[in-house]
Formats: sequence, C-alpha cells, structure tokens
Amino acid sequence: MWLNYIVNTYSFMKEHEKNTEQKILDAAEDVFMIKGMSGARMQEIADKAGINKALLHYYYRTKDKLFEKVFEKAFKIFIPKTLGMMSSDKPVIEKIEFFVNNYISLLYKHPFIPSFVLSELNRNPQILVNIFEKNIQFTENDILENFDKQIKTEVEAGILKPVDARNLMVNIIGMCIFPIIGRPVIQGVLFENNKAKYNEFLKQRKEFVKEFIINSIKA
Amino acid sequence: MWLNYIVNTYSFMKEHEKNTEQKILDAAEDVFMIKGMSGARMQEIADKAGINKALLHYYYRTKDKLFEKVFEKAFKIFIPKTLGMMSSDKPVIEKIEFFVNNYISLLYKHPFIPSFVLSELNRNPQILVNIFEKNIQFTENDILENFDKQIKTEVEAGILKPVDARNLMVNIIGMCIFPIIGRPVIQGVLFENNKAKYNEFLKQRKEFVKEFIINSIKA
DNA sequence: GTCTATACACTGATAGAC
DNA sequence: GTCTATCAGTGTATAGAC
Repeated sequence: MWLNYIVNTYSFMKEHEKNTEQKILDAAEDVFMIKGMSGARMQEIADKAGINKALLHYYYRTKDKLFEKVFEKAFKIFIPKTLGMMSSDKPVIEKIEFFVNNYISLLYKHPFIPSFVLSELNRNPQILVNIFEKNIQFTENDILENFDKQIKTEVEAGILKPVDARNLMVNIIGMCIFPIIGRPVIQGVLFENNKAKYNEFLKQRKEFVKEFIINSIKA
Repeated sequence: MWLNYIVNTYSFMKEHEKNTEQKILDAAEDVFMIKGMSGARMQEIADKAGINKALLHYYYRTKDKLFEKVFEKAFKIFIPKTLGMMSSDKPVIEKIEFFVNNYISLLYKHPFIPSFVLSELNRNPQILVNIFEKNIQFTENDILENFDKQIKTEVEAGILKPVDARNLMVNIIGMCIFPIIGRPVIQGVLFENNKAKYNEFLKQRKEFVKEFIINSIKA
C-alpha cells in the first residue's frame, strides 16, 4: 500500500519532471534554432514553455548548458543519420538514390537545423570538438573507406566513371542542403519571393538531384 | 590664401573622416561576419577600429544601421557578381566553367560572407525585402530566361541533355558553396579535422565540380 | 518544483567637455 | 571629430518563500 503510494508518487513526479524538462527543451529548440545562441533570450524560452525564468535555471543551470543540449540534439539528428544512410550494402547508384530520398526528406522535416548547426559552428568550431570528445567516435572513416572501395570496384566492373568518394559526398549533400539553407536568397532571387512556387520547386528536387548525380557518375 | 586654407582643411577633414569611417566599417565587417548581428558588440567594433563607442554612434547612429551597411555590402559582393557570371554570351558549358572558376575563387576570397549572409537571412528574411526595395531591381529574370533559352537551343542542337535552368543553377551553387559554409562539419567528419588536408581538398574542387557538372549535362 | 523579487553585469545610446 | 562619463534598459542568474 505505502509502497504503491511511493511508487505512484515517484512515477508521477518523474513523469511530471520529464514533462517540464521536455517542455523547456522543446521551447529552447524553437528559440535557439531561429535566434541562435546569442540572439536567444531565456525569457522567450520560459514564456514559450509556459514557465518562468527561475525554473529554467533550476533544470538547466546556465544558458550555455541549455544551448549545448539543444545543439547536440540537433547535430545528432543529422550527422549520424547522414552517415548511416551511406552504410548499407546496396550498389552505389541504389545507395545514392536511397540517400538522396532520405536525406532530403530529413531536411524537409527539420528545415531550420542545418542553418542553425552550420552557423553556430562557423561562429564557434570548438563546439564540434566537445561533441566528438563526449561521444563514442563515429565510424565515419570506415563508412568513407567502404564507400570508396565500393566505387572503385564498380569502376572496374564498368558500372561507374572514376570518382572521388569525398568529393562525391560533398556534392550530393551540397545539392540537397543548399535549397534549404539558401532558401531566402534563392526564393527571393530566382522565384520572385513566391513561397508557393518555391515549395513546388522543392517537391521535384529529389528526382532532379538523383538524375543529375547518376548522369554524372555512371559509365 | 583663406580659400587655400579652407580647401586644405576641408580636404584634410574629408580624408580624415573617410579614414575613420572606413576603419569603423572594416572593423564592423570583421565582428559582424563572425558574431552575427545579435552576437556582435559595439565595444568590440570600437576596439578593433581603435576608437571608442561614442564615435561609433557619431558615424552610424545605431547598431542596426551599422549592421545594415555591413550586410548590404556583403550581399552586393556576392549576388550581383554571381548573376553577372551567368550573363556572358558563351556556350553553356563554357559559361559554367567560367562560373565555377570565378564563383569558387570569390568564395575562397570571402569565406565568411556566405555563412553570415545566409544565417542572418534565415533569422530575418525581411532584410532581403528591404534591400530589394532600396536597389534598382536586379535583372535576375532576364538572366535566368536567357540561360533557359540557351540551354533549350543547345539541347535541340544535340549538345546538352534536357535540364531545368533553375535546378541546374541551384546544383552548381550548392556544390560550390557547401564546402565553405559546411567547412567545420565536413573538415571534422570527413577530414579528421585536419586543416591542411581540407585546404588541399578545396584546391582541387574547381576541377572536380566542373567535370561533375559537364558529365551530367552533356548529351 | 515552482513562484516572486531582486542582484548584478553588460549593452546600446546619449550628454557634454574639449 | 573625438573623448569621458553616465544613463536607461535588458539579460543572466540567484535568493528565498511556498
């Protein structure tokens, strides 16, 4: 009976705490992503979370620590998934089609993360070092090496033209990501700032990009 | 005599003023580009310009106005030049080679502008509207239309595969610009954070990108 | 855990002397 | 034009009651 009470109370408190903590993190995401580290205000985050500033500091002692959490979460949504998409054992062209489809979907799902992550990193590249130190090393080198070997094999088999793996990856990601982080400029300059037209443009990007890449690398 | 005195004094003052004004603008560029609008501090700009805050406000009344000048200058370095590179009358493939060479050179000359401009625009797209209103309309539509017509002509002539002009431009710029704005991530994840290796990588990008595009679009 | 009130530092901007 | 001094506002963070 008392055990039940304790357990229920405990789990209630845990649940409650988790909710507030989560509400804060969600609000912090919204604000940091748009305003950036230096532009974000603890007051705005508190308002959006429906609490007050003091409670913010109760859960995450400083703005820095809260930012760190938000950044790390954003970073982890993208980088490991990105690398994961390259590590299947499909043939190169299928792998690229799979990657472009999934990566662009991911970008459309989180359109503010790339600009946020890249601009914060350009302002303070040290953030990345801290993340790498804190996390188990990614297996990016294995993935890259495998991809490189796979390309070479398919080149010898007469399927692909010779192509450098790193350059290819940078090209692919660049073509996928630029319409998102460059949206204000591209929409303004090439699409008369017409939002609907730009959304139409985004809809057909997957097919265009895939065809563009394959045309370039297939033997 | 007195006229001489006035003229000399006047020209001395003009020269002097110009120097201070320019020193401020240079310092403001340095600080705003790295820290962004909200992260920049008037004190830091003053220090870097070798003057004090009061003098900053004497020349540019507010932080907003100073930021506006810096942003507009940065924006104008890129966008008109970018469009200009597409408006020669060379054949498409030559035009693209010319564009990639010059655009990447421009990027390497001003590596902080793209990230600065894009992140500020993502945070406040309204900036772009103000710039467009203040400036004589760019001829982006003519340039795009001409480029599109030119492609269609060369498609009919059997030189190129059919390709959409806007998608092609976004691809080209994306492949050129991503190694710059994404440098911290790419260098960290794909180049073991080795700066020298990354610089080597950048050196060969022009050739790789040109070949990649041409392989994709030539008939 | 959550609140109100407040400490304390910093920032943009101005006043006024030279 | 350039400086020193200073103000008013805002921002992060903490103290203390409940």
